[in-house]
Amino acid sequence: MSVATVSRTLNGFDNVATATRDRILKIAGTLDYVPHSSARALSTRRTDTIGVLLPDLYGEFFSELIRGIDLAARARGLHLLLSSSHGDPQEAAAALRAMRSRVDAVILMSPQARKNLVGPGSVAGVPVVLLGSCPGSEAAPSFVIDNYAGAFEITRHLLSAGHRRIAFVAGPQDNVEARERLRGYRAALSQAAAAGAEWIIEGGFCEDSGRRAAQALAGAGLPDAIFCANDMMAIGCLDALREKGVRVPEDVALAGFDDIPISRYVNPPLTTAAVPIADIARQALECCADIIAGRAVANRRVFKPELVIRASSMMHRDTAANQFSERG
Amino acid sequence: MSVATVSRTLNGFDNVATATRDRILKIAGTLDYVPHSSARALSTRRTDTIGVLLPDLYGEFFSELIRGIDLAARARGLHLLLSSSHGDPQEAAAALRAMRSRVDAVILMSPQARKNLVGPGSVAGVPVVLLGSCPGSEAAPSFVIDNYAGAFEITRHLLSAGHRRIAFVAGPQDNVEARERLRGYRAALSQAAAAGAEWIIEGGFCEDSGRRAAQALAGAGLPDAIFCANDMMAIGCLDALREKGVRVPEDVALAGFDDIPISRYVNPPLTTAAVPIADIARQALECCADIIAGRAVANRRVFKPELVIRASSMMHRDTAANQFSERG
DNA sequence: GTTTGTGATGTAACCGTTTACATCTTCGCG
DNA sequence: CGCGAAGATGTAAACGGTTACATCACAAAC
Repeated sequence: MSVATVSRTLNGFDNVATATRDRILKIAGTLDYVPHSSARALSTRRTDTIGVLLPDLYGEFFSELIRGIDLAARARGLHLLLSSSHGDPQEAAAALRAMRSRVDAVILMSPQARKNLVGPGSVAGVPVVLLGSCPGSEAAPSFVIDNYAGAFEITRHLLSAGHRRIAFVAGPQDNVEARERLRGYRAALSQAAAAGAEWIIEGGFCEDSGRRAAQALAGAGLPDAIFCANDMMAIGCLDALREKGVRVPEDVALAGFDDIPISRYVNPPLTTAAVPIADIARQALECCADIIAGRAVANRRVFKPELVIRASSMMHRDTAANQFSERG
Repeated sequence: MSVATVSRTLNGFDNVATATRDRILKIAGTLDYVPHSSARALSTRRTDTIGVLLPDLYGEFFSELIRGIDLAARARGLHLLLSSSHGDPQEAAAALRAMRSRVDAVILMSPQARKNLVGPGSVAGVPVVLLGSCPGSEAAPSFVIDNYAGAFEITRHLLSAGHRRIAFVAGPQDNVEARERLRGYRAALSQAAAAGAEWIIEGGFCEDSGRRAAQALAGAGLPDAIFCANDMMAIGCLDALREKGVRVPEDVALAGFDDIPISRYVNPPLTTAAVPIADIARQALECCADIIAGRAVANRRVFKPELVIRASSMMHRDTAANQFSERG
């Protein structure tokens, strides 16, 4: 038998005699033979691998993202090349370059990018699908969250619960998603003719910045409600408030953003804008698969977060009622 | 210039004239040239990639694991090929086979394995480093947690806090780490001459099984303390107890295992056996790097969890005192 | 002015597949 | 019985690097 016949057999071509095929498959089985993927990739220019470039890996948000991508990749027989910690766009570009010949497409999340990372003549050299906004790279198909709408709704919810002084714990200033959430908060306030009541505290999307925000707020006279730009900060906030003896929601209401899995398990459960993280991730991977297969793909898909009201933002009288019923 | 000279330049050999080298580097720069990794891999038999095989990706435990691996891989210029959801050993073997020619080494976590996945003549065909115990694959270097000791200490801590009836919410029965934790619980009870007091509830390492355990326990008359085989179950448990109006730790003490990041942020903060997840992950990756480089590596490294006592298991009188001071 | 050694560069084989094309069988049919 | 088509198989050229070895230029030593 020649290499060509073996190759044809293993790739499922139908122009191989049944007897020959059986013999080859049997031998391949006993030898535990697996084709060398680099050689195959060199020849076919396909790696059956998708690159995943994330800004960070800390916390449940990214965990869910990866989980969603992995599930979809397994279903399609694709491998995943993971790389993270690409805070600045420079690093993201370098990582993209390094991935170029190792993957068939890349899922990129780079909310801090400024220069063009995709498109012709760019650094990618391979199809890119964007997860979230990526300033400067509007050319690629993207799966974005409507951060503005989500933040707007959360803020409106807090306002309609009777809270007037609503503090906003912002995300990193160079992060476009964080800026959009801030914009949504502001818009809701100004619509409620409460624009003057803006109360913004800097944060960094991690638990610790939530803690610090809460400590600052507790020292400066509490607002009616605190809206953190993501759930991790809200969880840090909640913890610091508990330490200070401030009750949520009785003394101050609290809301986050993302609806990471843990948010329903904290005490009190967290009101938040739910983002279908794993589902978006799955769709992004499937988009990659479509591009590789040469199928047409949607240019941009926007996901509107869903307002999830839990105990952390309950109106004071509701909460009081609950307290009585629990105690009675 | 010939391909050989270019290759030598790009690989940093010193037998290239300075003038030639500069010219090549300049041209490579303007062309944004990156060597084709498959071609290089085919020739050198190195991929500069480490495979990571995990049983699952859900929750902060795996998130931390991946984060630790990624950090170390970046530091060493290695890529990461990620694959998960290999519950049964069959699947893990298939994934291992598929990775064979794509990676230089594999970090494998397969607590449910039974057959030999590593060593000569096995399915791997590539060096394997084990994360946690992997029944049947004792030949490979491994980084294991002393689950027995951790569970023993947690149980002893609960006993010494005055709790007699301690329920244990177990992990999956086919998971060797979970079985070791159960064994530690039992040993501590029997050492305290409380062997008859064994109270075991089945669980599955996820939040939901923690919830169900709590519901079952609340219905059946509460124990003094609940020890969950991991933090995720403890968090689910905590949430269900709160719903039932059961106070922790006043009505029942609670402890988990792992010390995932979120555990210090739940209310009350969770007593647990701290496992340095990210650090173990880092060491596992560095072990891979050492193997690839031909350096000698330790055969087996055991990490003993550290008992972290937080409010969820405080002794009743301590808790009461805290309550007074907080309220007063 | 040869010889010899050394450093720079070029040549070509090799890594393990895929695949276009050539070849060889076999069979049906005029 | 010979011919063409179709089907099975083989041959060899890519794919894009690395690297052992050959070659070449040049300077130092004799």
